[in-house]
Amino acid sequence: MKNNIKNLRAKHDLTQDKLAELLNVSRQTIISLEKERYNPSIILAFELARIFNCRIEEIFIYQEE
Amino acid sequence: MKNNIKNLRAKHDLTQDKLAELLNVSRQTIISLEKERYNPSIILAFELARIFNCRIEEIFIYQEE
DNA sequence: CCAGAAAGTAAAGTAAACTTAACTTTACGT
DNA sequence: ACGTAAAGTTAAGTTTACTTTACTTTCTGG
Repeated sequence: MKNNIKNLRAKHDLTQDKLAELLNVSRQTIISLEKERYNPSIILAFELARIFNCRIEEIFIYQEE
Repeated sequence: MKNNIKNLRAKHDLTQDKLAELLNVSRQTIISLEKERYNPSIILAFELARIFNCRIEEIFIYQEE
């Protein structure tokens, strides 16, 4: 699962810290998501879509393996 | 998080067992999702959208609390 | 160059998603 | 009424998302 959180975050002029705060998650979570160390829960995905004002599919690129 | 997996599954004429098989998850997972006992991973959400041939937002209704 | 902010790493712990298994209940055709 | 398929329950175990803390590295402005 690829994502472009880092780009979107930059576009919205947010630090990892600020984004974490908006999402009510830890900064660690943002770092790990950006580094694609794990996949978000669907709730986090929805929240990200809300904050970035776009669709989940625009943030996360699902490639079936 | 609400979802209409049960309806969509019926529409596609699938048993819980068959859907579980298509998704490579256990039947328990389908039951629990339909009963909204927990939320799916984003991967499962994508897979469901693929199988039901619709958008994630058409399956899962996110209500921020 | 250096201070501070932002980004990253590592590790140990908690919470929630998902599995496995064994059993019960409901719906439905014969 | 009975058999069987589908749906549901419970519980214990594994995996993975997410937290917390403490520390290091990179980036940027003065």
